[in-house]
Amino acid sequence: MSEKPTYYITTPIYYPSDNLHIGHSYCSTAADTMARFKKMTGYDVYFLTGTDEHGQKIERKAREAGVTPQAYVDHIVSGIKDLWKLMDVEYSDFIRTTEPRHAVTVQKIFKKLHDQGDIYKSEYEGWYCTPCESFWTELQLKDGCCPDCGRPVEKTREESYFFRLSKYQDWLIEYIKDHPDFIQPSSRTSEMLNNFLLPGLQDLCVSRTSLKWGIPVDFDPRHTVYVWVDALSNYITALGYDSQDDSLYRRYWPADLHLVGKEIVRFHTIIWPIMLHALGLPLPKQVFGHGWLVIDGGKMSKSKGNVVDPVRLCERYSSDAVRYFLMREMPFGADGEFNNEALIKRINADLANDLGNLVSRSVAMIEKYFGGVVPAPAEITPLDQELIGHAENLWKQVEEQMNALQFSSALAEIWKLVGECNRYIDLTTPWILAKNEEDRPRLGTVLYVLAECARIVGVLISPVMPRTPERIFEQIGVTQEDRKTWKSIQSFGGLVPGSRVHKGAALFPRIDVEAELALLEAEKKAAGAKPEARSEDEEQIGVFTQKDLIAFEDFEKLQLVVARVLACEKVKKADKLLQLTLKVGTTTRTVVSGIAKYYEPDALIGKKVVLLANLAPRKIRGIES
RNA sequence: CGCGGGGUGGAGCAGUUCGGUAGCUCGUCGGGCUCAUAACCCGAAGGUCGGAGGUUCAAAUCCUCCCCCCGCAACCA
Repeated sequence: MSEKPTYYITTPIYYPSDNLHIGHSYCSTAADTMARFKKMTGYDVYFLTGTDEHGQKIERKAREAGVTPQAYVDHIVSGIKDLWKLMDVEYSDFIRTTEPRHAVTVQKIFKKLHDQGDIYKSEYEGWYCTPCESFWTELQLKDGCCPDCGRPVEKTREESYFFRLSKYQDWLIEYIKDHPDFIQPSSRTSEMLNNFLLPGLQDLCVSRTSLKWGIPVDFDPRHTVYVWVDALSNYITALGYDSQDDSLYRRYWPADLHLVGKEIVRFHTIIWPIMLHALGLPLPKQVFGHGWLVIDGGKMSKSKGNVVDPVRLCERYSSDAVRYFLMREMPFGADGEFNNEALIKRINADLANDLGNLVSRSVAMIEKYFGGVVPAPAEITPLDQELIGHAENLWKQVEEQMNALQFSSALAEIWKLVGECNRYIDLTTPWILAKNEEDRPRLGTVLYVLAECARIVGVLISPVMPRTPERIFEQIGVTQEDRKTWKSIQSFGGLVPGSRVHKGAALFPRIDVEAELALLEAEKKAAGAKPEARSEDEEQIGVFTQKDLIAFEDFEKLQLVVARVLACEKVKKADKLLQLTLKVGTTTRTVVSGIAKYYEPDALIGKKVVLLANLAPRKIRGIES
């Protein structure tokens, strides 16, 4: 038999520090949709997803939860796998970076890069937070303190290994310029070039001695492999690269598509290509950075408390409906607004009213007028032919849009046919035809055309909606598997006359918008208001650790005075900072304080506060405090 | 001038590459139909395309300047 072309697609490996949200579902749904589409159109598809399980944040989360990091991630990962099952995300493999197959290969990769001189030992200078055992860069600090715990940090040097990104910078710039499709959408190309490549790459710190939860550098075990070398390698370690059995690697690499969120395009289009190139391996054909689901114009994030739980939505509306919404609502690549109202309206309009009702009315008429048996078509009129022509050519447009990852446009094309079918019913008025015996052949033709269109639509939507097509086929009486394939919709007439239809439950019951929104709102309030902010408070109180004792002489140096707040406002582009203008005796002072999460600026005006009056001034975000 | 994206009828978006009657979905209003999930079909109202200037016979589209929003520069898809 002839070899199928291969298609290797990946999602990012998600960071299991918490349960996933709808944004992750968005990415995985897109990857799964693409994988299904490629399978249907004749490709040998390999679809990889997984989790990136190392690092400080997980180490810390586990410590707070009182479990080992491994136990912590095991728990989250099991939830993630449940989610993909719920959403019909059918991956070929799920790689976890804590698995030996990954770790061993990462060590080999690290060693190889080291042996050939692309990784070298040097010193990393940064700010160290002792309680958190974390290094931070100057930029990462918040108000000059640890961004995690808010405590002061000290400048420290640490021995580290560095990866020579700089050596390959010119090569990469050339490569990107020669391969305009490598980074998609293309706007991201200029972002990468302008922000990182053209200004010059810095060598990347790829090991830490302060990090324990990670893959040890085997030839220097004090060091742990740091983040990206570990994480990015998953795309080849999962295929068995440089292992005893590298048949998958040989079969599927280079990847056809790395699907990633726009915030990590940088790592996939700079560090990863350089790693591969240094290893002498071919580069993935394309990295596509999709946009985000935004809520009320802003980013979805835990700290804003506006994350959306995909499990709840799938339970309530079915995973097919959620998948449809995600793929239909916004053009892939751009950001799109997510809210419950849009979701429900989309389900009602497209799925319940247009598609569901079309199938329902078509099947109902076949039952009513033909005793549930699909009639054979008779003479085809120009009106029929127009619809038929549209239906049997639709796969071409859909393929084109799908291959360009324009899921939204592909679905819009399919729904044009759905709309045309509904219009066709109005134009042919089968309920009138049914009244005259001599119109019976005509009625049969109309209903056959409708049922056949429903079959075609069922096949076309199956990459996006894995479950609905089967329900449509059941209703219109498609039993043969070869009438459910992509090939079967490239000519009209696959539906076999004489098949029995089965009127079933509504494909997508119509949702009462008002009642549903009220319910979701109520649920959100009940579960919701749980503010990450408060739990952080508790955390900080809980993890209070006493600093070194100070001498009474030192205490005497502190000049504490009472001051009144004259004015107070948020500092721009800082989410923790408030700028206060204080009246101290007869003078005024400006103070910047990291308390924005706990106090509203307006609420502080007029209040009396204690001021440490002789703390040396320093500039914070350009404001002298 | 750090970089990128965006600002189009009430809402969400397309259109901008290669200037030429401003389009889609939802919502609103009116009508039709009764096969269907109070669904479906037809029609209408509603936009000086963020602002100013420029190029042009012609600008949402090209150029200049400005304003506003979002994101990135930190392990959030």
